[in-house]
Amino acid sequence: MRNTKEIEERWQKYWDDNRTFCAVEDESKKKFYYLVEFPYPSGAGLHVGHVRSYTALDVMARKKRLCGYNVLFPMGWDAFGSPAEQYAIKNHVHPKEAVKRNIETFKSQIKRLGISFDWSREFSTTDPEYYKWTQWQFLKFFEHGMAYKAKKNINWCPKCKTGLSNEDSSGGVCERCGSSVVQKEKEQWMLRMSDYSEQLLEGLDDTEFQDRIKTAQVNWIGKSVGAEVKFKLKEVDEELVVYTTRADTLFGVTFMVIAPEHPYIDLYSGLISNMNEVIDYREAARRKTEFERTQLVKDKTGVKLEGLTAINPVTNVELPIYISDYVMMNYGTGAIMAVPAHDERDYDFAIRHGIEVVPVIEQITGEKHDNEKEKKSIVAVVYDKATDKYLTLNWKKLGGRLFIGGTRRKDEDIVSCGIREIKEETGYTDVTFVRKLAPINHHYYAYNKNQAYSIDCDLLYFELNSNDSIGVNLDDDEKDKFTVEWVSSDEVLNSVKDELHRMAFLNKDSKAFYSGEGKMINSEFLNGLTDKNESIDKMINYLEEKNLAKKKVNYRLQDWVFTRQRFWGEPIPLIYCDTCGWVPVPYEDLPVLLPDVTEYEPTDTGESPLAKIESFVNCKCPKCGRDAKRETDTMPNWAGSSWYFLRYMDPHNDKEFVSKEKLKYWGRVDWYNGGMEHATRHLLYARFWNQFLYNIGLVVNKEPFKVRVAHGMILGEGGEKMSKSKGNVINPDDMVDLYGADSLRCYEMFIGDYEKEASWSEQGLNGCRRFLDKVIRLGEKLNDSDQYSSILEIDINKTIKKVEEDMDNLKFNTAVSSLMILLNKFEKCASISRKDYRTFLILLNPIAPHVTEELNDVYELGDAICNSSWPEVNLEKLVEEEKEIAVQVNGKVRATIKVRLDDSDDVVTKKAMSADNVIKHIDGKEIVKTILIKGKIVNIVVK
RNA sequence: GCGGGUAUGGCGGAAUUGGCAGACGCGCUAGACUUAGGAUCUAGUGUCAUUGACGUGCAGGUUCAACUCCUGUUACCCGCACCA
Repeated sequence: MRNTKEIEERWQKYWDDNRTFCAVEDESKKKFYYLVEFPYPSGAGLHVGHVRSYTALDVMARKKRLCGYNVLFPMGWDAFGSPAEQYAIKNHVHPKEAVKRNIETFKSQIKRLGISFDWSREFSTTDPEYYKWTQWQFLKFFEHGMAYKAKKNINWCPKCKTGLSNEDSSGGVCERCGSSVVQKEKEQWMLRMSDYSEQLLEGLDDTEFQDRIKTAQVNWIGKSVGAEVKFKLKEVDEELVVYTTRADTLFGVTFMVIAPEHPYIDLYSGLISNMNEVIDYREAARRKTEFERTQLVKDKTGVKLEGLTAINPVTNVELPIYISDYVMMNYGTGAIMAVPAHDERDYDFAIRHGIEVVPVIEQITGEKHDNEKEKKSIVAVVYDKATDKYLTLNWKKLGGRLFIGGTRRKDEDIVSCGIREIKEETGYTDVTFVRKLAPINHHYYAYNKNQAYSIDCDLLYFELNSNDSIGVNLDDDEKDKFTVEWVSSDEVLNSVKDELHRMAFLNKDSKAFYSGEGKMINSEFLNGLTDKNESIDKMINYLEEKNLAKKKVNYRLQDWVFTRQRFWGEPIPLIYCDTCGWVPVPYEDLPVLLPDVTEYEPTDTGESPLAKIESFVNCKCPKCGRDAKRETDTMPNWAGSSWYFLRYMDPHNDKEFVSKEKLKYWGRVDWYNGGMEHATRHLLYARFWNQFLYNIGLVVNKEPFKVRVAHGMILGEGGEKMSKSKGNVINPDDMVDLYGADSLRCYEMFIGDYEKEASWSEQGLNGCRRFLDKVIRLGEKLNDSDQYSSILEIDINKTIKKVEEDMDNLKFNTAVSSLMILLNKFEKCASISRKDYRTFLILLNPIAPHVTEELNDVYELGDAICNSSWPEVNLEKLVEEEKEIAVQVNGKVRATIKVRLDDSDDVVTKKAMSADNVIKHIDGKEIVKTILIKGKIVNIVVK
C-alpha cells in the first residue's frame, strides 16, 4: 500500500490526465450546474472555511456524476480589489504580478484537496479577455439609460487620500491607518438598480433559496406600502409632500421635519428668517461622519424654520417645520409628518424641542364585554421623594391596593381632574404634575355595580411637595371602604394586582409613545376604529377624494454606486468629450486595458490614481475625433462577480460573452453555495445584472440561481473567529501534510451541521484519520464472494439510502456518521465480501475520493470509481423481519420487546403485557387504554 | 430598535419530524498486546441514589407520549440600522 501522499498524487494525476471532471456539453445527458463562490485570492492563502464549502459541493458534484448527470463544477478567481493594489503600491510592482502569484498558491492548495473542479474553464476577473466582456456589458447598461452620473458622498480617509468602502470604514475609522473617516462629495456612475426593486422581489418566487437568505433579500429591498400626503404651506402657494405608512395618525401630527438637503430650504430661503442658523445646521450635518450619523442616533438635533409653516390637511392646524438629520433625503420625499405620540423618533424630537404630543391611538387592555358603559377617567400615581413611597388606597376585599382613580367630568382638564381626585380621596393638596403617560382604553367588569365599562384612561404621575392635607373628605358610606397608605416600590409590585393600575406604575418612567395598534381617539371620523388597516384606508380615501394624497410604494433599495476611485479595477469604458459629452468606447476597441505601470500614488483630489497617468487619460473622441479624456474611475469589486457564472458556460469564447447554445444547454445555476455575508449584496447585484441582461434579450433565464445555500463559518478551537491576531488560524496545507487530504475532507464534512458554524478540533480531525485507517484495514478481511454478505445486506441497503439522502440535503455529518456505523458492523464480521467492500468505497468516495479509488484499485474490485455508478438501493432489503420496539407504562419506557413484521396488534400487545418489568408496573392496576403505533411503540396507560 | 438564528453530557453534535434523548466522533476510565506508544484491540462512560428517580436555557400549557407543538421568558450569536 502506498502512503497517503503518494495515493493523493497518483489519483490527482489520473483525474487530470483523463480529464475526468471536464464538462462537455452533451444533449444526451441531464445537466447539473454546481457553483461555489469563487474566492478572492488573498496573500494569506486558503482558509479551512474554503475547504468546507468546496468539499461540500465536491461531495454533491461527485455523487451527481456517479448518478449519471453531466455536471458543471467550475472554479475561478475574483481578483480585482484593494489588497492587491495596496501591496503593489508598497512594493512597486503591477498588481497583476501579485495576483498571479496568489492565484498559483490558491490553486495548488485547492488541487491538493482533490476537489473535482473543471479547471479547463478557469479564469480570473482580472484577465483582459474576461473584463473586456464586463466592460461590454457595462456599455449595455449605458446604452439602455441604466447608467447615470450623480453626486454622492463617499467615505474618505484624509490621511490615506483614498475612498473607502463601508466595510473598510466601519466604526467611522479607516481600517488601515485609524484616522477618522469623513464624507466627501464625488461624481459617481450609478446603475438604476432601484428600478428593479419589484422585479428583484418577485423573482424570489422563482428560486429555492434558503428561507434565511430570501428573508435577508426581502428586508434589504425593504418594500413599504404607504401614501404621499400633501401639506399646504401657509406663506406660499405650495405644498410639502411627505411619505407615510401611518396615514391613520394624521390627527396626531404636531410638527413637520425635512431633511437638511431638502430643496425647499434654498427655494424659500427668502421667507426663512433664521437662515444663518439653518445653514449652520445643514453644514454640520454634512460634516458628520458616517459613524456619527448612524451611531449617535439618540440625539435628535434640529432647527426650526422660522417663517415657514405647514397646514394639517385634516385639521387645518398650523404646524412648525424643522430640519433634522434624522430625516434622510434619499428615502421617501425627504420630508415627514411627525406624530410624537406614536413614533419614538418623533417623540424624542418633540420632547427635546418642547413640542406638544397628541395621542390618537389608545392601547387596548382588559377584557371586552357586551353592553359596556363608556367613561373617561384617570389614574394618578403620587410619589413622595422624601420618604421614597407611593400613595395608594387599600380597598381591601373590594379591590386590593390601587392608586388614585376617578371619573373625569365633562369638559374637565385631565390634570385638574387628577389634582381634584387626589384631594378628594386622600386629602393631599400640595402636589406637582410631572408627566402624562400614553392613554389606555381599558375594559373591565365592575361586580359591585354589575356593569361592564370601557374607559378611556389617562395615566398621570405627580410628586408630593408637602404633607399639607385637608383630610379625607368623603361620604360616610365611602369612607370606611378604604384606607390611605404610603408604600414602597416593592410593596406596590407585590400588592397592586389590577392590570390598569399596575401598568400605570410600571410605565411611569418609559417614553409616552405607543406604536402598536389600538382604539382611535381625537380623530373625528376615525374615532372608535380599532383596525389599523381600516383606519389607514379610510384616511387615504378621504384625502384622495380631495386630491391631497396618493398611495405610494417605497423601497429601501438604492441605486448602485458603480464607481471606485482605484487603480485595480475594470476601467469604465467611457470617454468625455467637451463637444459630445460622455461617449462610449466603441465595442471593437474593448477592452480598455489597465496601463502597465508600477507607480501610481493616490491623488489628493479623490480621483482614481489612473487620473495621473496621462497616456491613459488622453485620447480622441470616438465620435468627433477631437481631444478627449477617459473616465478614470474603475468598477467596484462586485462587477466581475455579477456575471462570472455565465462565463463558466463558455469561458473561451472571444466573439460573445457567452453563446446562446451554451446558455441554453447549461441553463441556470442549479445549486449555488456561498457565505451568508453575500446573501444580500453580491447575490442581489448578480440577480439584478442577470435580470437586466434577460430584459434586453441576452440571457435565457430571468433568475440566474435556483437553489442558494450558505455554509457556516469554521471557528478556532476556542470558538472564536479565526484571525491572524489571535494566532488561531489553521492552514489547510499543514493539515493535508499531517493527516492527508481525505481525512481533512472527511473531518470538515463531519464537523457539524453544514449550515451552522463549528469549532475546529484537531483531535476530531485525527478521529477521521482513524476512521479512514480502519477502512483501509478492512481490505485484509475480504473473502471471495461477489455478493452482499447476507447478514450485512439490510444494513448496506439502509446505508445507501441514508447516505444518498444526506448528501442531497447537506447532511454530510450524518452521512459520515452512518458510514462509520456501517464500518463498525463490518468490523464485527469475520470477513466481508468484495461487493460489500466496493459498495462501501463508492459511498465513501465523494467524501474521500483518493483512498477509496486506491483501495478499489489495489483489491481489483472493479472500474475506477469515477467511471462507475452509484449503487442502487434494493427496497425489499430495507424491511426488517424482526424489530425491537419500546414498551411504555404511563409514558415511561419499562421494557423492549421483539416484534415480527407479521405480528398482529393483539400479538404485539400480548408480548408487551408479558414483559417482566411491564408486569411489575401494571400489576394490580386498572388498564385505562393501550396505544400501539405499529413498528414504533406500545404505551399502556394504567390508573 | 427591527429582522434572522441558536440553546441537548466534559466537548463537537444525533434524534426517521410528536414515539426508547444523548446516534456517530472526540475526550476520559479500566484492561489486553507491546522494549515502547500520542499505534491497535476489548469493555465502560448523562446526573444522582442501593431496586429507582431526574434530565434537552427557564416558567407554564396541550398530549397516552414533547428536544420536537402552543404561550410567556432569559442568554448569546449574526445581519440591518434614524426607511417615516
